[in-house]
Amino acid sequence: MAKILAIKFFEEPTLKVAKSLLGKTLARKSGGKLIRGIITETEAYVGPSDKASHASRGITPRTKIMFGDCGMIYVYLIYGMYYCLNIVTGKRGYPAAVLIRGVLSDGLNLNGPGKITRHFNINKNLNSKKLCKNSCLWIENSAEIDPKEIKSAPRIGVNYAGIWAKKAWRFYLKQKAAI
DNA sequence: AGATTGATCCAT
DNA sequence: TGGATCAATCTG
Repeated sequence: MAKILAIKFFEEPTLKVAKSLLGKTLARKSGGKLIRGIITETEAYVGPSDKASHASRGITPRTKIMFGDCGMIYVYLIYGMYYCLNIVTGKRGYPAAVLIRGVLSDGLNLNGPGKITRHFNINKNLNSKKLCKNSCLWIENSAEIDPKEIKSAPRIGVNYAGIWAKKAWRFYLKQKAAI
């Protein structure tokens, strides 16, 4: 029986959470169906001065969720077309989140945030909800990942962020992620 | 390589 | 109130 990750899991430092999430099972109940997938790629957005993070501009109606409690779901629309799924990490008042960027589900390699949210039926209704069964979106513990399987790379699409663009805060599984 | 799309933020 | 910006994806 798979075990649901405790909220405590997301209290850890964001970079650690981003790595730990690899190999875990993302579960979604939607329309009476249960969808599951293995997380293969994540990105970390850490702290108030991370220029690549929405939170670098301070608290706004959109970003305040990142300043809130860990284990919250942060969903936002990007380029007017695609939703991105993030999990808030760290302590209340410290803006940080992990972007879920790659998932293996139903034999599909969902290598992009927009593909994941489409396949999992994730939309803004889930924004600011807690990661748990009640919200119909949660993460289960599954096989431990050998740290040697984890690769890191610069984050995607943040060239504008200066020195922050160079941080290797994207993590993915060597075998499974095929980008 | 280009088009698409709309919420959000900041400067007026 | 308006314009610039954006953590993406698809098509050809």
